[in-house]
Amino acid sequence: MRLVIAQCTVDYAGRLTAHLPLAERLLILKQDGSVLVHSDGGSYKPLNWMSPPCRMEESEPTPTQADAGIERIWTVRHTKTDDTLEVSIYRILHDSEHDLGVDPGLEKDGVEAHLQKLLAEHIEVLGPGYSLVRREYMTAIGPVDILARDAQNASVAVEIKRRGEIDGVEQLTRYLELMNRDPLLAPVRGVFAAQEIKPQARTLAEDRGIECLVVDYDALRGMDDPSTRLF
Amino acid sequence: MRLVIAQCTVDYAGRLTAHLPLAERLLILKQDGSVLVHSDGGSYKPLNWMSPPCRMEESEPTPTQADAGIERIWTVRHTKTDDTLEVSIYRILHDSEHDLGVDPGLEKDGVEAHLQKLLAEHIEVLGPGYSLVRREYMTAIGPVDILARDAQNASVAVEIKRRGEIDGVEQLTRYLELMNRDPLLAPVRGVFAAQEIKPQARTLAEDRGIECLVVDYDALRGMDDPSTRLF
DNA sequence: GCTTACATCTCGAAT
DNA sequence: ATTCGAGGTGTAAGC
Repeated sequence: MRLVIAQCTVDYAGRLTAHLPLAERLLILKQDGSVLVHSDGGSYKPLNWMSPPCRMEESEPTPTQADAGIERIWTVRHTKTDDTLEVSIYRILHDSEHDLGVDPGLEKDGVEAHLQKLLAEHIEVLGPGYSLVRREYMTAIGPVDILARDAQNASVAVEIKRRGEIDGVEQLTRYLELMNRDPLLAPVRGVFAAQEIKPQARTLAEDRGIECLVVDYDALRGMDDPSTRLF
Repeated sequence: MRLVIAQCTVDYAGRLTAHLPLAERLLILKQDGSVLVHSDGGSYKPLNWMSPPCRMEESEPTPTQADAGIERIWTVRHTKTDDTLEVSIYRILHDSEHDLGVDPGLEKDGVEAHLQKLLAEHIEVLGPGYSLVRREYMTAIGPVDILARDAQNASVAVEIKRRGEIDGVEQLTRYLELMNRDPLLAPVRGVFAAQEIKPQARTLAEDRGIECLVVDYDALRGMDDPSTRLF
């Protein structure tokens, strides 16, 4: 990894064209050829970048460019598409090389899959007398997160999101429409479950007769079998 | 901006929990308090990070941590949520500070807004005899990208995407449903326009009687008034 | 300030 | 390889 702090302009041409005016920025050149252009603010997204697979070529400026104060040109070309990133360097303020080795990678926990598993294990939070039919119930247009039956033995399709937004309601609506054509299942009610449900999504869901359920991840986790807990 | 190359482990706790095992990584500390943890590969997304607004505190390790080889601890806390990023530093290989100043920001061209403008200016690509009613035609649930009339003076609602996917078809469907209740507009046909239309989106659109139109950004740009062109 | 929709989205899993 | 859904999405525009 090479770290360069430089006064530069940047031009990108590919899926769109973009330009960065002259300023001091951090340029990161990774082992795989990728380049990141960062400013001293914003979030984790670089101002501009080139994703691998790509290759960087360093070249001397033309006389015209040199007259404009450009010291050198970096041309980064994507290997498969013809995306190009051109960095015109006016002044280098820092330049260092570091050998980091391969990273062992990130270990995650707590995303939608876990929420689905927890809700399936504690299907009673949907209401008294509910029973689980199965998780990832397959339909022609994709798997429904959870299929259950209520106390009256009627089918209930549950769509689970971390954040409940409008597209989740649309998804559940498509499933319900399809499942309600199946005489073995119909009538199927819908439950839209999420840790947080946006007002627009709630309105759309209730307008379509879909029940909204806000689930508490920590509370569900607390209902785990005591034998699996630490204390 | 502070750049640190260090042997470290990282733990994040917030909307999910995540852990990075011991390895050498680049740590970027920006002026606004945000922290980025990068490996020497992958794309522009850091392995782990903390977005602003947040604050970093450097502290000494506990005796137990010191025995494990930890030199110091960085605790980064989000100001609004209780998200926490903890970096345990075992060895610092590089540490430098740089004053970059505020970045003037990125100038873009070629995104959806531009595509919409171009299509509105060349509404004839929809078919002979088409005329533009207006861009961003407002409805109760949001603006339709383009409202036009065909050769028979019937209303046509156009939804434009750079990449046409299923949620774009859903969006247009909601607009059409609403607009077709308006006797001044009905009947309204739908056109789903994009530089690229995914097969699933095309299937869904055509199933709902929505016409799919693949638009060529460069060709539209080439149809510009000759006076604005270079040659 | 909050909500909505776009993004050079990125990333991973399933097909 | 392609497609599809999720994201600690980020980000800018609209209200």
